[in-house]
Parts: sequence; structure tokens; C-alpha cells
Amino acid sequence: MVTLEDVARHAGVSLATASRVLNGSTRQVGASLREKVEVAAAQLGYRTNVAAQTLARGASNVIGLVVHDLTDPYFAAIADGAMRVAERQGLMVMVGTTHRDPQREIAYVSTLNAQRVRAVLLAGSRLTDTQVTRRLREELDRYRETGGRVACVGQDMLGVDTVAPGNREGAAALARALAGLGHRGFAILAGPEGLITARDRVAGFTEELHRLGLPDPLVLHGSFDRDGGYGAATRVSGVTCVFAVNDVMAVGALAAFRDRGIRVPEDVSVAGFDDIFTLRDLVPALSTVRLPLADMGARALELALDAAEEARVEGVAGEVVLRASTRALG
Amino acid sequence: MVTLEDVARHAGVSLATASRVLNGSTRQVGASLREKVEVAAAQLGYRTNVAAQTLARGASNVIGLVVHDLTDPYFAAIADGAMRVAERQGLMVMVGTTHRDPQREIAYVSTLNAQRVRAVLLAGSRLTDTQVTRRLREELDRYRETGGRVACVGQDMLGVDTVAPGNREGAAALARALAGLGHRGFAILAGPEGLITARDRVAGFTEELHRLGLPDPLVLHGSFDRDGGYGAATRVSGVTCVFAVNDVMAVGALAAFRDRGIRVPEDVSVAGFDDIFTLRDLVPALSTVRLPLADMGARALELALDAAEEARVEGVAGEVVLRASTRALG
DNA sequence: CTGTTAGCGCGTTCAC
DNA sequence: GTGAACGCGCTAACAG
Repeated sequence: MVTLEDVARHAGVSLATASRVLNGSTRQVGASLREKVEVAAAQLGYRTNVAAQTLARGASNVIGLVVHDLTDPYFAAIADGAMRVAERQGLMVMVGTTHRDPQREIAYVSTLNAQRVRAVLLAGSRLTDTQVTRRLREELDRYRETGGRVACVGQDMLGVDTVAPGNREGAAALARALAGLGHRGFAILAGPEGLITARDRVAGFTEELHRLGLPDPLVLHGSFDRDGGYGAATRVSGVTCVFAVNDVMAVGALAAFRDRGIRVPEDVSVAGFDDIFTLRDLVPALSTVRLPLADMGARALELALDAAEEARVEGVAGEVVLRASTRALG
Repeated sequence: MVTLEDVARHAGVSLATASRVLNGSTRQVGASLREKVEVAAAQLGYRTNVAAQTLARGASNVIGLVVHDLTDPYFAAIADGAMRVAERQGLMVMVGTTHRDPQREIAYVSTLNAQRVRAVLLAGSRLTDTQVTRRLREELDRYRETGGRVACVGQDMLGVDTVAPGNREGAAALARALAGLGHRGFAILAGPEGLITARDRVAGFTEELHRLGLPDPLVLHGSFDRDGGYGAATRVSGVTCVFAVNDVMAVGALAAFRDRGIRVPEDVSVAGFDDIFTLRDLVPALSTVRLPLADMGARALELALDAAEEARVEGVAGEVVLRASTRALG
């Protein structure tokens, strides 16, 4: 293993000089020595030892990213956005996937703390479980006490910089749009009870129906994925419009209705939430609430990197997009 | 920042003892001292400094993963598989996305080398550009010379452990199946010319048509994504069956045909390749060649981690899956 | 079992 | 400009 010292010796200069030319020091080095060092480094095939550098500098060039599931396009999009800004800043990204296990989320924060990453990004809905939230906060606080920066894409419950999707407002806007189409009987494929993202979308939608003087929707719980949508849709009846709290669930619902011989949108309208890119060619095209996921991931990392005194919360508005999966009544 | 030394002093033991209880040493420590150390660590909020540990041990607990694009479900699936085995082994994963820029792939290998990661996983098709391949190999060799382990999901061109999807064979089997349905006039949405995965699929398909005595297919190039499939499908005519070299392109083709008023499968059959999970609810359901992507990612990491004398190449067979997007003729 | 000590590779004051 | 030397936090002999 070639070390800086090898390079220095080979170039006939001091360790310090070699360090200055090879790594981003502010100090200047004479052209001739600089040349020698570069040649020696190239010849020997020198590669900086980042661990040593991190130790000496007391700061790393890595950021941590914790998501639930990379194969869920929602998180893939957020991760992509975050990784683009990381790359632009010359930072590497360490990724942990929790597969929706909150214990694992906490464990990752701890591990990333040990790695002394520059910043940690938490993507994904918070849970109603206050125990879990408290323990996560403790872990985050401990990390932040020693200079760690944290940002979150999701609900503002951790006392850190947060990019908060407008779940309530978006769902409410969607309800309004759907009501505007003439629908009066709704079902909500509501996701799991403990997931705040799902809850907020349900609440925003339901409250808006109230406000419009429409009857309460049928609320059907299930998992937050395709199968959850499918299963819940199986139990739908007597409504003209179904709101799945995310697009992936809506896809499951579409499949369920197809299997049941129920046509969309002729027999029932279906809307989702998120506007997942990979699903844009679905037939019928899915009405949904668009969230700029990549931007949200990027923005969250920017917030984390740009240290501030107190936690900032940035809301992100969802935009209702009506497509072929919902139709006007009468 | 609390260090091991702080903990040791606080517990009234030596640095070595503290190290032994807090980090995974094989050495035993008496119960009473162990207890003291653990209490002290907890009280002080000690967190291992992984950089220091890595430096001292000369080995890190991180693996590197280089993919083209995380938002492409193909890579997301591979990454997910790899990350599951990483997690099982207690390793963290550093991810780099190249966005199909080969320079960036090389740069990431260099950076991961500097990080002294335990292993590097390269996922994604190789290119026909021999210059690029040579430079990548050089960079990999340099990494391997100092103990780095490398594995690749893709073509065996790097001289490293490789999980090689059976692109040719899979495409040939698909051609056979499609011919068995009675199709004789084919078009291939062939992807970019320089991408070997695409090339192999085209070649396997074409050669099998030859072997069956069927006419040459119409070969239409384009990008390897949804838009490439859409664009190429726009130029299709006079055939009964279209083979898109991956599922995402097939989705684009479906959209193009829809826009052109061409019905699938009534007017034209469409098949893809990969069997992307997120697309399984597409209508019409896509005929394709299934690749066990997550397993491939997992297997590649296993290969990399389990050091061997010489590079192993494991072929992975694709399985033809005929669904509703292709129909039998006459 | 437990403690002492010499590095691991590099950044960075300091003097020159 | 350049070099010498100390310290970053931890591991791993080695000695007891």
C-alpha cells in the first residue's frame, strides 16, 4: 500500500509538501516540487487514504441517507435528487435501507454517527408511535451535539431541518377536484394506521369532503404498497371514486378492479398520490397529486449541508393532476 | 467529542480494555470491568470513531456500489439485493450513480479505492468502447492490487468476479417462443449501439430467427430508456411482433402504439426483457424475460466478499414469461 | 485477564 | 516556500 510518505520520499520532498500538493491545501507549493510530487504519486499509484484523512481532519466527506426501500420509486426519486447534490459537492453517499423497520432507522443513525458522516438525511414518513420517535430523536440529538447535521423529508417531528410534503393540502385539493367532477361517494385506500403520511392524506381528503358537505368516505386500511392497494380495493363497493393514498397502491387498486371486472374510469374513478415517474404510462393514466420528489431530496440535503441556527421547515405543495383514471360524472 | 480514552479513564481501566469491550474483540474481559466500561460509555455517550478504527485495523466495513441510475428499477432491484447481504454482514454501502457516464464510473472506482472499501460492485452493461473498458480495468486492477475485491453484474470483460445475465440465450429463447406463437415479421427496439447488454439481446434474438429460417428483423436503435422505446416504436411498421430490449423501453413502445392507434396485442405483439417488478400490473401485461435481479445483486456481493484465487463467472438464465402483450397468430 | 506502547496515514501548526 | 514533529482515535502485539 503506497502512502503519502512513500510518495514524499520518492519525490525527495517532505511529507508536508507532498500532502500540500496532493490534497486540497490552501498552501502554495513551488512549481518544480509540485511537479515532482505529482509524477511520483502517479508512478507509485498513490491513492489517498480517506480514513487517515478523515481522522486527521476531524471531518469526513460522506453523507448518510436513510430510506425505507430503494425499490420503491418514491424513495429512489428522493435518493436520486439527494445524490445529485452530493455529487456536485464532492461528497459520497452512504445509504441504509430500513425496509420500514423503525429500529433499523435508529440503528442506522447510530452507525452513521460512528462514521462521522457530515450529514444525515432521513427520508420517509414518521410513525404515530411516540416511543420510536423519541428514541430516534435522542439518537439524532446525540449526533447533532457533536456537530452532525440532519435533515428529513417527511413530517416535522424530529426537530431538524425538514422538507415537508403538503400531504393534507394536496389531498384536500384532490378531494375538491374530484368533487368538482361530480363525485359524491368516495372510498379511501388508506394505508396503515400508524403511518403519518397516510394519515395526513386521509385526513386532508376527508376534511375537505366535510367542508364541501359531502358524505364521509369509506376508509379501508392496508399496507402502503401495491398489495395493500389491491387488498383494500377488493373491499370497495358502492362508491364512484377511490382515492389511494399513494400511486403504488393505486396501481394495486387498478389491478384489483380489473380482476373484479370493474372498469376504470367508467365504473369507478381512481386517483393516487405522488405522481411516480415510472408509472406515467399506465393505462388508464393515473390522476394524482404530483410531488417534486427529486427536488425534495436535493433540497433536504442542501438544508442539512448549509448549517443554520435553528431547524427550518419547508413545505412543498403538491399539484393535482387529473388524467384518464378519473372521469366527470353525469 | 467523547473518545475511547475518555471512556477508559471514566471507567478506571486501560484504553485496551475499553477497546476490547466496546468493539468486537475476540479477547475476553472480566465481567466487572466490562460492566464499568459499558456504563461509562453509555453515560458519556461514546460513539466509535470508525475512521480511526479503519485506520488502525487497515480494513473498513464499507462496500462500494456503482450503478447507472437508481431511479431505473433495474438498478434499484440489483442494489436492493446487494444491500440486503451487506446488511446481513454488518457492512455499510456507499453508492455512486454514474448516470451512464463511463468517466464517472472510473472516477467512482478511484474514490472508493481511496475510501479503502472492502469491495466494489459494478452494476450495469459494459460498453463496446475498448478505451473506456481498458481504463476502467486499470483502475480496478490498481484497487485489487492492494487487496480490494471487485464484482460485476454484467458482461465478463473486467477480469473480475461476474454475475452475467444470459442476455443472448434469453433473447433467443424469447424469439423461439414468439416464433412459436406464429410470428414471422419482427422489429427490435434495439437500444444504443454501444451498449453490450442491448447488443447481446439483439444478437441472440436475431440469430435465433436465422436459425429458425425466419426473415431478418427490423432493427431500430434508440436510447435504453422509456423515451428510446417510444421513439423507436414510432418508426415500426409492417411487423406483427416487436421486441424491446428492456421492459422500460417496452413501456415506451406501448405508449407509442397507443398514441398511434395501434392496438397491443391485436395489431402488434410487444415483448420486453428483465421483468421489472414495478411494471407487473401494466395493461396489457408485458411478455418478457425474467431476470432475478435482486438475487443477482446479492450474489455478486457474495462473490466479491468471498475472496477467491481467480475470477469466477456465474451465468444467470433468463426465463421467458409470455403474458397478454403477445398473442398467437392465426 | 489487563495494561503499556507502538504504530495506522495524514493534516497542520510551527520554525526555518 | 519548505520541512520537522506532534496529534487525530483506535487496534494489536507484547509483557505482565
